Amino acid sequence: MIVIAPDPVSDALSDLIRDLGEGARLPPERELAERLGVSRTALRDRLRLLEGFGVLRRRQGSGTYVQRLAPQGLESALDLALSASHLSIESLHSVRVALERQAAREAARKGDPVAIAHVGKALADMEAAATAEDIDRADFAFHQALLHATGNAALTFFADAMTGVLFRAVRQRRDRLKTHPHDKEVSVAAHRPLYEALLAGDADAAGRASDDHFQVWHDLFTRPRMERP
Amino acid sequence: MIVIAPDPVSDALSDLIRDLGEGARLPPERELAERLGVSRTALRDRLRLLEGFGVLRRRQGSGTYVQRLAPQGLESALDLALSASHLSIESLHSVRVALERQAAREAARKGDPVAIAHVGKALADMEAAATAEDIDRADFAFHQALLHATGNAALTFFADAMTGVLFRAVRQRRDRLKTHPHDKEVSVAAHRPLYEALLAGDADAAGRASDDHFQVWHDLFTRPRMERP
DNA sequence: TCGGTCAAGTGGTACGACCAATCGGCCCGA
DNA sequence: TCGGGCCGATTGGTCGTACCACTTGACCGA
Repeated sequence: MIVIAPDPVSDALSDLIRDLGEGARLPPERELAERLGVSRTALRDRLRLLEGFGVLRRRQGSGTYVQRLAPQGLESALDLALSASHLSIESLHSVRVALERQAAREAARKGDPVAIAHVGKALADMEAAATAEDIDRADFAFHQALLHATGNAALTFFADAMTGVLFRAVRQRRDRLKTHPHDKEVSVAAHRPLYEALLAGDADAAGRASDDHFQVWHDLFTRPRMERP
Repeated sequence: MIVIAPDPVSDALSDLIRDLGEGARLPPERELAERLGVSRTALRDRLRLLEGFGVLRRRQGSGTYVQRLAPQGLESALDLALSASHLSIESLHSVRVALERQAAREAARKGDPVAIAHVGKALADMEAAATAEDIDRADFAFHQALLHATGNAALTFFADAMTGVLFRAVRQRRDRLKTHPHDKEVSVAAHRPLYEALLAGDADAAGRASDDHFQVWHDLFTRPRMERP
């Protein structure tokens, strides 16, 4: 079971984390370092990695705890890669489209009424929005609710990591272009078919609605110089 | 531009990496630590994070270099999360299905003849395979080639990170069940339509072929107790 | 010209000390 | 008896120094 690094200390830590399970507290660094026969410096080095990945959480004065995989680390890495031009917004967006379609399909198939109601709530908020910022917020909540309606941890993890990055990047690009494709009517019309497909439990329709919904953004990427009349 | 951590040192490092660009070498740790007004210990702590994410590469005796975002770190984290039961194979597989479909669509739309030829080469290798291991290898190569045929860095990054994890997990489960759904004819038949769709440049057909292709795996997950006659 | 050798430079580890946040128990007062 | 505040032990965070392991390139000699 080789994990994290081809390194005895990392391997031992991985096993320990597996055995302890979520929420558990690790032994103090000083003790653990001695047990693994390594200095505290080297141990902390490995712990830092695991913390970065979102597997561990360290709290000064309290201890080190095992937590669910958190997307913050990945989000930061993507953010950096994006601004260093290793990744393009377009390619990230493409991944998001793929994940959202899958989420729409799974949410429709699962058909959890409570979770779908949260999606509906976000849509209602969008209709009632007064400012562009309100629309953005409701948009964000809509997709968040959709993801959680799948009950799929991996899907949620990846999508969460990308959502923040893309929202920032898109807003930035939108501002630069001084364009505002976010009319309320357009947004609501883009999201409603997806919600209705969820209600109907129609996975295929949900997938199509998700793809259609992204056409709005697509224009923003492929025709960045487009201006409004 | 807040990146990696709400921390002055990390922020400074992020800016530095952005400015230097891919392939560049960072100043020595001792010098950089002094410049940032922090101890080498604290600096190394941040560097370790960035290395884990695959943004940096450190080589003892040589230096620290900026590299393209590498998926190894994410792969390790997923591996750990999987074996710690935070993520299920099923949910990871679902993400992979979504990404592969998107990759198939983009590869078909792009229609790069050279890259598609590599896909065909993998298919030919699969037909010529003599052992189950050969089939696995060709299978792996097929999907690798498909991903690179998209020219989409983000898609490749995510898919790469998951492919290794899933291959290991699936092989493990397959061994445990003592089942071998990987008959050569079945594998080839599953992959050929996708290749043909790429040749035809038909994105929709490629997407459908990708989805169909995963039906084989689907049985492995949903009916794990299935036995062969 | 080729080859090895060696020294400087760089990341990796170790140790010891101290700082900062947390947590829990003890003590005091109401 | 109960409540609250104080204080000290615990634990993660940082620092400085020394040394080790590896790489690189220049130098020297055959």
